Amino acid sequence: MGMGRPRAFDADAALDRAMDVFWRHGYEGTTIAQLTEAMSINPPSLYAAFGSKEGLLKAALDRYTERRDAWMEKVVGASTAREVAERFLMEHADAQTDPANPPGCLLVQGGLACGTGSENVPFELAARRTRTEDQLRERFVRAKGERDLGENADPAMLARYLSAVTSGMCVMASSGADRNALREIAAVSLKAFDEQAKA
Amino acid sequence: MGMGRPRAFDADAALDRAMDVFWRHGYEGTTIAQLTEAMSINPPSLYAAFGSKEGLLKAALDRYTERRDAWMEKVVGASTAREVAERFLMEHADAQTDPANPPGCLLVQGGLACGTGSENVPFELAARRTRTEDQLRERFVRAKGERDLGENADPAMLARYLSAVTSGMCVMASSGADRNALREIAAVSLKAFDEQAKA
DNA sequence: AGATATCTGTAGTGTTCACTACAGATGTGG
DNA sequence: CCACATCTGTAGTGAACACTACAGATATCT
Repeated sequence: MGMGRPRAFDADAALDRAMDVFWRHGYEGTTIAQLTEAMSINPPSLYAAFGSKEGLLKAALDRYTERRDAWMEKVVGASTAREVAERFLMEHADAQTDPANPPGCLLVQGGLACGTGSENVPFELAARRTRTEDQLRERFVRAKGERDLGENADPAMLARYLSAVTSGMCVMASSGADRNALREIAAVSLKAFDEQAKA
Repeated sequence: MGMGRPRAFDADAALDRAMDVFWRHGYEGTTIAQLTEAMSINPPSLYAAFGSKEGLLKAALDRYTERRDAWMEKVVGASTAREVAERFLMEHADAQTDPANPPGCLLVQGGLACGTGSENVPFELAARRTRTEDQLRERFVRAKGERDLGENADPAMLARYLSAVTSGMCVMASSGADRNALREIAAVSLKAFDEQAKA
């Protein structure tokens, strides 16, 4: 028995195109027509490969998360908690204003509030944002064990603070804030981190 | 000549209902059917009074902005820049987790990215967020003139930082962060503000 | 080469969307 | 009480939506 006609498009390249559309217009603002055009495929190919619009989003998020994990490994690989925070904040400022991507972050632009029937989308995005916060917290727990953070420093709070600031930077970036503006925010936040870290 | 049949519903009360729906589901996630049901009116009444879905959003935002302005007057009415920052951060933490409202802030939940044809919506929301930032900046400019802020303190940067943090808090609130979590973020941010303020 | 399994492109499907035509209701001004 | 202006409720409108039936194309496996 045969194995069928092979797929004529590169699924990963297509996912990158889809990611860009979701990022730019949000989940609900994106139409299948826009996706199929950006991916250069027809609807049946999209549905055969990804199941549904939401399935496509999840596949795109998986790809996004893969890259983000690789990036986070580099970030938490820094030798001190301070340097982790610095890299996290500064590289976020740069990534969110990288002209190669839409402004902001897919995990925020994708949609904080959705309509009936898509309630799962904001939840899915939130879960992936939480993942980043968890990775930071774990790194700070380790730092505390290494006496790299003060006795009274709270790893969970530090991680949550950094997560909040970068989410806020997303909002600013989506309304046109430039790289320098975000870097200034990052710099101020880093000082706050230092204060808390030595507590 | 007569003046016509009077409107049978209270427009302001209806706007409050509409505001809640937009806040909970975002602009694109909200349907006219949901709005008319929440407002307890039929589509023709909605369109006669507000012109379009986008017109209704703007009317709801005007009402939202009115309240926000009153609140901001109270905030910038504090006697010191530090107290302005403290009120701004702490009351944001409380407002965004007030069970009387949907979580977060309408100006963020409403939609950061929208589909083709609704590009104006994120723009409108961003303009109203910027307004808050402007009000803070003006207050800090005054504070600097009063030597309430250090020689090297940058009012625009301080306002932008506070604005970014509260936007980040919105994102956290929308994914279920509780009041204490937001207050902790606010407290850390306030220390950063203090550092910058005395510069 | 033939049978089979899967993909691709065309051309739709039913549903839901924002929005409205129309007729009857209800007020005001004369 | 009558003419008129505006609102209200019913019942739709065309357009856009996510999604798919189907037929032909193209690969693999025997």
